[in-house]
Amino acid sequence: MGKADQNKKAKLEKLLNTSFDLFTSKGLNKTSISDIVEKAGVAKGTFYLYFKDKYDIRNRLIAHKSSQLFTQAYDAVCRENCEEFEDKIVFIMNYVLDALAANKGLLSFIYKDLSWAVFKKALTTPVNNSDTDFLELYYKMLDESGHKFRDPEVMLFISMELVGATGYSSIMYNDPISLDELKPHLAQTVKSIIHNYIIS
Amino acid sequence: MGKADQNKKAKLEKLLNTSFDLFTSKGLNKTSISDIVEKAGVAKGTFYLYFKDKYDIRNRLIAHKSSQLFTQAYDAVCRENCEEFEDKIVFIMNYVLDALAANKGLLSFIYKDLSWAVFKKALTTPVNNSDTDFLELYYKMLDESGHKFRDPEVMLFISMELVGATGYSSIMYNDPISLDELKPHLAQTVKSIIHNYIIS
Amino acid sequence: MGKADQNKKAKLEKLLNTSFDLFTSKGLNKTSISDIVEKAGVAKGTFYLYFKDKYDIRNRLIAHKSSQLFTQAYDAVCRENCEEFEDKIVFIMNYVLDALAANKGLLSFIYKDLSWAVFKKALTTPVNNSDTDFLELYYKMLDESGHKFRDPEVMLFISMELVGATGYSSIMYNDPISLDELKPHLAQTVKSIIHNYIIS
Amino acid sequence: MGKADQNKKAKLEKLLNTSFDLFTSKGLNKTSISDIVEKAGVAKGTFYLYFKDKYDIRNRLIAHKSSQLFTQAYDAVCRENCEEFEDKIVFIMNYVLDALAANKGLLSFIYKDLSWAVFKKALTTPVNNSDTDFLELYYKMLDESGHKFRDPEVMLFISMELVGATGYSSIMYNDPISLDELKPHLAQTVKSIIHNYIIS
DNA sequence: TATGAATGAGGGTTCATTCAT
DNA sequence: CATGAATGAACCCTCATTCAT
Repeated sequence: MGKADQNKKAKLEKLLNTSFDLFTSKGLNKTSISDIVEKAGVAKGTFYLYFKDKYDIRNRLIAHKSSQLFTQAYDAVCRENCEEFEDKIVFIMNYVLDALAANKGLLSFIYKDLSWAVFKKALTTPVNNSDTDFLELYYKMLDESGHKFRDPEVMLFISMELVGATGYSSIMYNDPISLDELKPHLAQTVKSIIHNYIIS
Repeated sequence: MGKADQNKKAKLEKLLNTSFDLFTSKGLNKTSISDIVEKAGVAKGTFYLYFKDKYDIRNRLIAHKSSQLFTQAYDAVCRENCEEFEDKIVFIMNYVLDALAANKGLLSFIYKDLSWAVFKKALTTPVNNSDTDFLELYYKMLDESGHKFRDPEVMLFISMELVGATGYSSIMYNDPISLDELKPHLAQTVKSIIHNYIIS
Repeated sequence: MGKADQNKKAKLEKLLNTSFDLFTSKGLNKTSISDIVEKAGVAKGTFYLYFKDKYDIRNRLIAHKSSQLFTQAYDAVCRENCEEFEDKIVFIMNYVLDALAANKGLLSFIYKDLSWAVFKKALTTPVNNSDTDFLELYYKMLDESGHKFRDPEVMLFISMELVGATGYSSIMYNDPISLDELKPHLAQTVKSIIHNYIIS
Repeated sequence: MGKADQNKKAKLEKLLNTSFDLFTSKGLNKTSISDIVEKAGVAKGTFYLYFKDKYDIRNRLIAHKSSQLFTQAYDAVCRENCEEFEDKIVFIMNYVLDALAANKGLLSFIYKDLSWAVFKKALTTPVNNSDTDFLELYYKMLDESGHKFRDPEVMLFISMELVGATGYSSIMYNDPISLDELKPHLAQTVKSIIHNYIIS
């Protein structure tokens, strides 16, 4: 890789990191491209060499960051050595919720305008080489569970949306209950959902 | 009520109706105050006599429109004469989902930036005199169910967020499944949730 | 007329005059809206209250200025008391050419991107009340000439384009001959054209 | 010619052709250097090895294309074997008008910002070796006509500007008359002009 | 109350030109 | 010779908000 290519990659990284910082601290709407390039220390035109607009860079970041988060959660659950499938899912859920609670900026950034479509795309089409496909890991866990499931993807969809929506409210507004209060409720609900989908 | 007061009320109504039309058709971000006043046929300054800014008028509308929607759903469930509590809840859920599916503009308007906090406020502090307090109706249904429930408000919260989040994805993007496919999944899941909260 | 209306009219006038000055001195392309508003002493937004864009203000100016020029030429020819129709036309032609030679900025402003369509519109649909319809004056001169003409509008078209195009080259570049050298050539040519259209 | 030289020449040709395509289709102002180099498949910097800027390449193209057009017209008139000088001129005029009508992009490209100065330079200083000097051909036709003319260059100037200006309006806007309607008017007018310059 | 002209900061975007490779 | 990433000034335009009438 030549000097130019290195420089190019550095600029791209800088823009991505700076954008992420600003999006998670100020929010997407209040972050202007001027803000980004100023903080990144590049010229305005440079931004447009790498991204179509603000929403382009956002989508790339959402994909990357969600993938990263879920992969971390999966890695953690592997180290935990939970036996049961439902315990694994609850563990991952709690892991993700704790991570988002620790980084509210990330939460509001990932959550806003986020549809299952985008989310799934993020989790299945990793941006970086280092990113892994979370859906594959999910199917692996299903396989290892010893159970058969009907509509496993719908089960995941319902669980994720449930956790996402309630977690958002608890973390951001502590309303109607705090995250710590919410967790047992969610654990129970998610387990119920899973049971509904087991083919006995 | 004098002529001046009537005129004043008429202007307010016009602004609210016009805003709602524009928010649900063009979206909040793409609707400017200029758009609103032009379509409403009032002067720009007049807007500021009634509202602080765009977000002020939006909040009032969300409160009013959600309250209206849930009250309609409740009225419908009363006419249906469902016996079981859980059937009533499922009916209301389906009613609301159908109404939102029929008016995607309303859905995206109500849903965006909508937290449980705003939602609850909307449902419990009616704007108009005609609006009723949905939470009261909920407690009434609980009473009539013949069961005892623990944490009934959390139960409502979890159910609503679940239905809202998954419904949004299905209605707006048909992804991962259509609304009609989603409904039975939701019915079953909501029933499971309710069972979890019954004190036997 | 209230104070506000006076102010409004003054702003419009200032913008028109300033734009004309800049267009004729720097040219259309090199004049930015920023230049205009800065020199006019109004805010940028104000420009957009009165004009759609740069080309809107240009079209209004072209119409007004050409109308003005031709009306002046006509007034002058009346004071001259030429007898013959063709002498009147040659007089008007020379008058206009001299005016444009004295104001090259005006020439390049009026001439560039100017089609007969725009020109005719300018001459027949006066912007100001004070402006008169040159085409009417032309027909009046035809009437008074004592001759009958075939296709009088084509005759005007051909003559005008001829004078405009050759005059532009002579005035702006002195090439291939100076304006003073050009005039007798044009006089003779225009008279030939007129003779071609007289129905004997 | 070495391989390097061939490559160099190929790049130059590609840039000229691409520019011409873009200028005649999108117009000069809307064509950026980025557009040109992208479509030509060369690097941005390469453009500046061959041309000073957009206007440099435009001028070279105008010269080349006008020369080409007039030479073609002359070749055609030779094949026609018209006898009279004025018939030859009218033929050339019609030939050029038809060619421009068939390629409006070329017309607006050649016509805009085109002065007699540029035009004459184009016709007398051929860019390519293949290009011929149209003014020479003109004098040859004068010689062969059997007449003597005063100010033959002014005669050409006046005729060309007349045909150019009226033709532009007819071809581009069909206003005030179509090209086909215009042609007989121009033929008669041009013949009158020629007669004015014959020394009897 | 009601008006709507005026504001001007700030937004996104383009593009000719340079220069290290 | 050729590249193309980087520049950054300059552009047009929007819009929430104010305030004299």
